[in-house]
Amino acid sequence: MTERKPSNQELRTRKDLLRAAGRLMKKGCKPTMDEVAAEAMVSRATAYRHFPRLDALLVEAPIDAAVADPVGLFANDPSDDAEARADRAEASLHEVVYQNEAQLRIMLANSIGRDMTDDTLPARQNRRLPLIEAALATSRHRFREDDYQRLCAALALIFGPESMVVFRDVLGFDAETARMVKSWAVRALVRAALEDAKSA
Amino acid sequence: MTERKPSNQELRTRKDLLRAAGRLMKKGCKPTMDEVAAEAMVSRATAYRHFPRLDALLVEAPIDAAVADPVGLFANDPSDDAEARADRAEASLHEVVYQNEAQLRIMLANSIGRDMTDDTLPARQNRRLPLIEAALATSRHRFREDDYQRLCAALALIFGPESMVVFRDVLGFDAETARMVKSWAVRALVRAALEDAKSA
DNA sequence: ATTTTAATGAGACTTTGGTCTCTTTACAAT
DNA sequence: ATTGTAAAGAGACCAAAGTCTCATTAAAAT
Repeated sequence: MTERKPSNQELRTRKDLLRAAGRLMKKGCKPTMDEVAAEAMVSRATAYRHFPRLDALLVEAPIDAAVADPVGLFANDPSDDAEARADRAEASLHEVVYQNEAQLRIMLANSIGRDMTDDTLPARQNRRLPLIEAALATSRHRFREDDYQRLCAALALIFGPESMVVFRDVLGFDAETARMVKSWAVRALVRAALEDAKSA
Repeated sequence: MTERKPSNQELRTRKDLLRAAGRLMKKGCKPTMDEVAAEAMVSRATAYRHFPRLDALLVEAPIDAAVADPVGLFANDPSDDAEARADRAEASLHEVVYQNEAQLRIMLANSIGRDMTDDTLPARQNRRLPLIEAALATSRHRFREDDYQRLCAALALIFGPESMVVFRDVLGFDAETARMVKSWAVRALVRAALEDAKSA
């Protein structure tokens, strides 16, 4: 237990660095540690003290567009139409992803390319599973537990920024076309999982 | 038309560089240009002459595991069970992807993170669509054209190395679990597309 | 108010990606 | 065999990532 409560000052500069990085990444190109430090009005050495690698900074940099809040999105929606809710969740994440394409690409590239034998880097944060689970919450009782887990995993392939990369770089689709395909796929998968439950 | 036939010498050193890069990447970590040049027994300057950026070299580096050949895989299989064929195609690509995980991660990171306003880098090559189309070839007549295109796009989300990244980095799944989820999802999507055709 | 401690600032230093120039070698045509 | 041309080699050079040390400032404790 070597836990130590970080001082206010530490938290403040840490936050400043993250916000600075986010601001610079919105402009579309990978910022330099010097640039981030300058933008945060902080010495370069200090930046490295808080984030030993530039990657760590970029991965944690906040998406300042309001990220879809799983709780908020379905707060006043007691519906149990799993298909519609999952689709709506995807639509909401879709917006965030395509609004922050440049920033997310940088994040993705840095987290994918990390040396796999190196566990000093922070794991990727996972915003999509809470969202998926919130969407399926009102109808979870209709799934077998295994089917539910499998469905969540399959939906995770569709929900994140990785699908944007496939659509844009591999297929050459624009955001709207991508959204249509995803909408269809999400509904098809939810329906299939429900079918599985019935026929079991 | 400033096309110029490259000399034998050029082709030889180019090939040597690519093979050297592939050899080094199999060891799992991104090689430096010096290392590649040394491995290819070539001067660093020469390496840069053939590949102006290290990225370009790594992206083009060959996956020496036999890449799933769409034609070969279904050469002696006249079956028109779209579900089974799509699943089998995915299984085959799954093997290649997980066998070459390290190398593919480097490739992916480099192609994702490229500056989008920069078109000097080679576009991503697309191995998955031919594979998907070969799988669906014998049953293509059962789909409406729009449904077919949509299905191919949806399957492309599941087939490539991007899904490996989601499974490993986001969900923490191993290769076998990933394969099971993908198998289910692929079959569910194909089935859904066929249903759409029937109810139209 | 003074002392102690932890965070910051400043800057030297190393490695790697990438560019550039100049020289040397290999190839091909005659 | 000689000569013109294009590729390869050698090395200087710059920018950015990352590490280190030491001085300076701000916060906290007494």
